[in-house]
Amino acid sequence: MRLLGNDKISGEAHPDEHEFSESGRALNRWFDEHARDLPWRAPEVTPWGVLVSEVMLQQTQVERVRPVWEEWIHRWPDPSALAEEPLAEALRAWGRLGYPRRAARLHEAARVIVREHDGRVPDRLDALLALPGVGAYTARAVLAFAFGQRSPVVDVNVRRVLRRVWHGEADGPARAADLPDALALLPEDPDEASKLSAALMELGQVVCAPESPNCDICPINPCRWARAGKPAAQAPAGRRAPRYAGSDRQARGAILAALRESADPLRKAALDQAWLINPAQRERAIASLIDDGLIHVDGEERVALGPAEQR
DNA sequence: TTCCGGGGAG
DNA sequence: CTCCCTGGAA
Repeated sequence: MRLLGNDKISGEAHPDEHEFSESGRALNRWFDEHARDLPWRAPEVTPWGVLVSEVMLQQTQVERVRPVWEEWIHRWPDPSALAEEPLAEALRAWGRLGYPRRAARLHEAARVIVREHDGRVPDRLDALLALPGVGAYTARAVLAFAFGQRSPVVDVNVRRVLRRVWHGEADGPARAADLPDALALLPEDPDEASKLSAALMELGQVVCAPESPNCDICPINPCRWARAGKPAAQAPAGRRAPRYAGSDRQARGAILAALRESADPLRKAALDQAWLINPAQRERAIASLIDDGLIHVDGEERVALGPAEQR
């Protein structure tokens, strides 16, 4: 049952197919019992609901996404509903999720879906990848979680699980082989395969954490990584992440927040109060927000949410 | 490679 | 304080 701990495969570069199906089944059984009750996993959720959840979850924790997703889906239950809305409304509803360009891309994606796909989220990889804001991860996640396809889904969590459980090594930078590795791991049956994709993510989030993983409750313990002594990942050499406090990003966030909370466009003098720390930085932030199409200056020299031309 | 938010855990 | 989180695009 715990074939990843089986001695007969130790030393091989890759586990054989038999081991795969066994550990995969164990993982799916674990998922059946322990999967978190997330709203976008409910059976009645549409592919649109899944797409919205995946975009919101990019670099954003589950518990922060949950309430915003609920509001979006209630308000815009299908792509055409969002497509008919001005971007400003989508930005307001985005709230403090962060990376507001995601809201703009999702809004544009809704319009592309209406225009080119008859209002339905496409179920083909190339068509999904062509949507704004949809990359290699999100496209395959939609195929797996919205359409139940056998689709390799590799985010940072799955990558870590693959490195540890599959290769018996520490996590490391993304490799070209990650996607083929993930695909090889999936069983042929689409239902089991898509479930395993979700289970791998769940395991990485809840159990196989970057630091201090909870191996005691892991359904495939001991895995190769555990037997290898749980080697630690190398610290990403290079310089540390820039501070957020006082950054241009924080300035953008403050300006956008002021506009979200105002029913009407704001004069520049009013916006000054949104970021008093550094006027030059404030102007830089405003310019970059305009450049991103998230705000514009209207005919009365006031700053407003959304792009200059609405529809 | 770098930029892009924001919150929360440690 | 630092680090991490279901990435995407230029």
